[in-house]
Amino acid sequence: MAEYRTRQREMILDYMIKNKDIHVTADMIIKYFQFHETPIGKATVYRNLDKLVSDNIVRKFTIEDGTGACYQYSGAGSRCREHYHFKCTRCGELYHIQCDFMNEISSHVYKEHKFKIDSSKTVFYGICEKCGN
Amino acid sequence: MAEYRTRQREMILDYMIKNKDIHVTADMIIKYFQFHETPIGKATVYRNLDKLVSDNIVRKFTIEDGTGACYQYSGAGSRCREHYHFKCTRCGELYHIQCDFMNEISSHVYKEHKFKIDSSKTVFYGICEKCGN
DNA sequence: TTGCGTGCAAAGGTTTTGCATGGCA
DNA sequence: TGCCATGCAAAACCTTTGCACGCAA
Repeated sequence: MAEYRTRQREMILDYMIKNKDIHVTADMIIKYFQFHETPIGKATVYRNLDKLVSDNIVRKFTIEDGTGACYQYSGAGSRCREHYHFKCTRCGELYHIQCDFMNEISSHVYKEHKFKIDSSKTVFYGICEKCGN
Repeated sequence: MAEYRTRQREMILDYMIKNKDIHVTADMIIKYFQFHETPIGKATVYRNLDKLVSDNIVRKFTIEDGTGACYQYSGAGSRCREHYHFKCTRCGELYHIQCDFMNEISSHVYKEHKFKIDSSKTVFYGICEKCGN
């Protein structure tokens, strides 16, 4: 099954790359193109996101308050493969944290607990500094 | 606003305690009582779960594949307050892991990154030993 | 008796699916 | 031309809400 290169697919991927630092919802994509460029059908957005997720170019989260899924670019050029994400449950801000200690978590858990963490799917929840903790 | 003690509320709490080691969905509760005891209305299940969550007796997760929310008892008698949860994205099994190293994560992140992790809301995703990693 | 809780059905929101049409190769 | 991709609308989910009735205190 060959794969076609369509305008819509390019537009969505471009959008994901441009917004690689935030968590994007399907609705944001739909709304964006509705008002800024040529509208893209809802189904098309979902189908392309699914494909990008299967191809490991985008990863999918479901945020704690459950109001739909979030997507984020994680392909070439993104620096989000090795670090962890922290989401403030109060203000919703997403933080990207990378440090040696955090990197040790994966190896510790793998060695001692035989569990291979997929850091790209894991999000820590809590309260950030701004929101007073 | 006084709070009444109803049969349904007790049934749901009992169910949560009995199943404190797994992630339970609203639908599981509805189905269970539909077939095993007196059925409980959908809305009642959701309303009581919400209340239990506000009261910090149950916590709510949204699992990675996005098919609805999961709930888990975390009140007295549960040992899930201080440790982390690991969910295998292949078999769906939920693991409860507690060890000193993991406990250091919270204090490290708090000290160095000014983020106060809520470990009861955080779930690590990855592949477990059984599923070959 | 008071007023919170329940249950049903309807509404709301997100995501998926069916099907005819459009467009890449 | 062949076949995948798109777009629309409808369907399928999960969850919330409105409202009348039931039941705990």
